[in-house]
Amino acid sequence: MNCKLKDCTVLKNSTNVFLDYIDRHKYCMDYSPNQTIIFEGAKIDGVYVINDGIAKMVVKGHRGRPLIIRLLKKGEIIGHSADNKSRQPATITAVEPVSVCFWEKADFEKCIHSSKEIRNEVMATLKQEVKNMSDRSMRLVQMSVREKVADALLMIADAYQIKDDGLLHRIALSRQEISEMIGTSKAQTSKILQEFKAEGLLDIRPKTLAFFSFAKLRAIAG
Amino acid sequence: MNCKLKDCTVLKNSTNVFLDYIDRHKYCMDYSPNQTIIFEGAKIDGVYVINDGIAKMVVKGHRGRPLIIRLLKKGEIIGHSADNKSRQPATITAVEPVSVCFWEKADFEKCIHSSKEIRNEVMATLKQEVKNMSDRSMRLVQMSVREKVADALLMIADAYQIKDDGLLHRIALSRQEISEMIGTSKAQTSKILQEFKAEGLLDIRPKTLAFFSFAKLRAIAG
DNA sequence: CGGGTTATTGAGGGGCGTCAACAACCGTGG
DNA sequence: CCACGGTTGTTGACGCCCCTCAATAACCCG
Repeated sequence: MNCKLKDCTVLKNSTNVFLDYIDRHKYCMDYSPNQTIIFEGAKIDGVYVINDGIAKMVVKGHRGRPLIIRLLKKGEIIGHSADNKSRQPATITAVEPVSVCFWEKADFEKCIHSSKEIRNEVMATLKQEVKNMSDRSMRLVQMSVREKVADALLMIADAYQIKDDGLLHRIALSRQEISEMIGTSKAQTSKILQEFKAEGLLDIRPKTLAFFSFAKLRAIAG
Repeated sequence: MNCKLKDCTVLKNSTNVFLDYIDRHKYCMDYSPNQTIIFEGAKIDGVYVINDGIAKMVVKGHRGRPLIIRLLKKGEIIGHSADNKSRQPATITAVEPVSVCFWEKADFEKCIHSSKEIRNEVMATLKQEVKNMSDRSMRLVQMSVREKVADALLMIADAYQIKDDGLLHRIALSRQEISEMIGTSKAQTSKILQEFKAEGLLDIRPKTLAFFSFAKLRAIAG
């Protein structure tokens, strides 16, 4: 597997010296849909960067129900943690076939400590992710299910890099999983998706999705 | 106003040298209920620590509706930010009479940079807060309104340091504000509070609150 | 005591959770 | 190529939860 290091979000501003060092110490791995890359509660052994594909970040939510808090796409970093004591806060599972780059903890920390540039980049990324996540979940608290489905669809479009040009895309993400992004049932999600289809916002069939108007979806999501 | 520095969460592990330094550079201020301490979007001018009282942290949520994301009690730090560019992410307003300690940005940063101890403490506090907030808001996504009211009550009990011993406490927090903690209407909140009262979980009247069983409330909140 | 704010309560209706039956789709093996 | 069971998606029925509105009641302040 050929990792495109420069595509990794955290490394896009790094100098070649560090890219070279990192390059020599990485491992690459592939995961099929439904395979789990990281288990919630596991010891943190290193850092993963998604090289290609889509993964979901799942936590145990209210009364143990699964809750998908993010979709991860190419370039996103996972498995990091500023302190050494904590454990993986979420399960990461492939949705579409995923290839990742992996660095052992020791190597990654060597980079962190040797380059202020990388350290700042990583910290900024962390903070941005946390802010995005809490902004989103805050907003969800006040939204109707219909609004939340629209919101989830925009997240999906972003993760899959789908434009609102009506082009059909294959996605393995199920109704059940969309429901787990917004805390509702798959039946409810299905009904609302059909509404959106009837309103001409999108085309959706099993494993296939196309968008016609992000503007209207955004208006619904608020 | 006499600030009890050692009560501040972020400083509880600091050495006396820094406590002294900080002590000489602080200002103290008082706020009445409904007075705003920090405005969302304002420039970050320094750091505040709640010395006494209760404040609410409010953001503009979905379609501009107010959303109370946290209650702040004695010892909590606000107004900080790791980078200098960002602005206040939330409005802080007193609910009960509040007294705060304030340090100008320059002084606070001097401390941050001179003491690894304080820096780590501040970073750890930040991370913990962020984790608590996102955990909570994640859980809210999957909860019914009844469950969310129970959850909010437990937060209120924590902020006001109320035990479930049936003792009455005066609280200025309104039904409207409780509703804004969980994204519902004040009418709905009122009805559910009356349910809880009928079930013997608590006693609630305008501006007065007592708890009888956290265990049962926690069972409802999940 | 009076006027403004806050809390309670009811009625009505729509959103949405739940269940269940059915349909469509999948990969596998005959 | 078809058969077939398992998974996933769709749809309807039903009922409860909860949103909204509005009227009334309780409370607070000066």
